[in-house]
Amino acid sequence: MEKLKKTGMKQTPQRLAIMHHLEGNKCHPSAEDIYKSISPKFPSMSFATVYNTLENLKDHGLIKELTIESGKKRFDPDTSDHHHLICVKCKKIVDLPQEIQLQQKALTTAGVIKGFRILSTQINIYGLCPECTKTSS
Amino acid sequence: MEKLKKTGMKQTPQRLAIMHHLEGNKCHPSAEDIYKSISPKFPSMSFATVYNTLENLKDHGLIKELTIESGKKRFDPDTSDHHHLICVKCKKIVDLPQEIQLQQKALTTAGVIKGFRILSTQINIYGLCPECTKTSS
DNA sequence: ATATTTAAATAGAATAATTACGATTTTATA
DNA sequence: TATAAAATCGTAATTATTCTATTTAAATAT
Repeated sequence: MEKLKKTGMKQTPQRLAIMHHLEGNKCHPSAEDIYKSISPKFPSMSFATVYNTLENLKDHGLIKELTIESGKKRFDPDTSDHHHLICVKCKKIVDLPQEIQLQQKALTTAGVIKGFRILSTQINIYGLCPECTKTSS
Repeated sequence: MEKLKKTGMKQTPQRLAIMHHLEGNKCHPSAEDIYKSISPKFPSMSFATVYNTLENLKDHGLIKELTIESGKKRFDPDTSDHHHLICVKCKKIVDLPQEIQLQQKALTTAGVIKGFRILSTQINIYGLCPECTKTSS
């Protein structure tokens, strides 16, 4: 948990609470989710603090920002190389097994063809989760 | 162009203008981009009409909505199966060659493991475009 | 332990993108 | 040309996020 120290970030109660909430969290919460779940303990905490903290954690590589639904940022404490399944009905987001990847050849091709310096890749697979598949006739 | 008829959507001047603007457009424009480029010809056109139209076109499968930067929707008239390279510096979005795809095996695995019914896949590759690679020391 | 420095937190306003809504107008069709 | 359904307009409301000025607290040096 005290990865904060390594990054040189100050250890504040709000930050610790936010990190603690994220740690091991598989729900890919939004800023609002985080705010709601933490503000009872920190009634004075501002929304701006949540955004600031998330931005800082992201800049220091402790979390990832997901771009899954336009209109809302989501955050993932799992910084390992993995991707996501999104249920278009219930909006649930679950991790994909790590073996789901782009063909390496393809990526290289992209690099060569476009002259792009690739920094990261995000794969979103949209569909219906098992539960929603059942309930949608 | 008159794909509209097939969908049963009414042919209004605003819609035709929006469709015409999108046709063959490789810029992946946002609602605002579209509004700005069309409003000179339709000074009375409302922003709501742009959103309504884009939503309708999407529902009828004539365009795709891209989820690339959180906070802003972008639209793509190319509904074929393809993905995108995004320059994190200048925000340019370019199409990836179609051969960039997920391993089929991987997708099947996802379907089996998670019981998901897969509807669509979006791959975003983030990086620096050739120009921005040069100018960032 | 205390003072100093500096980064972080706060509140609130501002902005941006999108959605909602009721009144009016237009389109397609009979 | 009358009619009904759908689209448009203008505005208000909402949602997510960012900004700014000020206060507060953490880390560090004394």
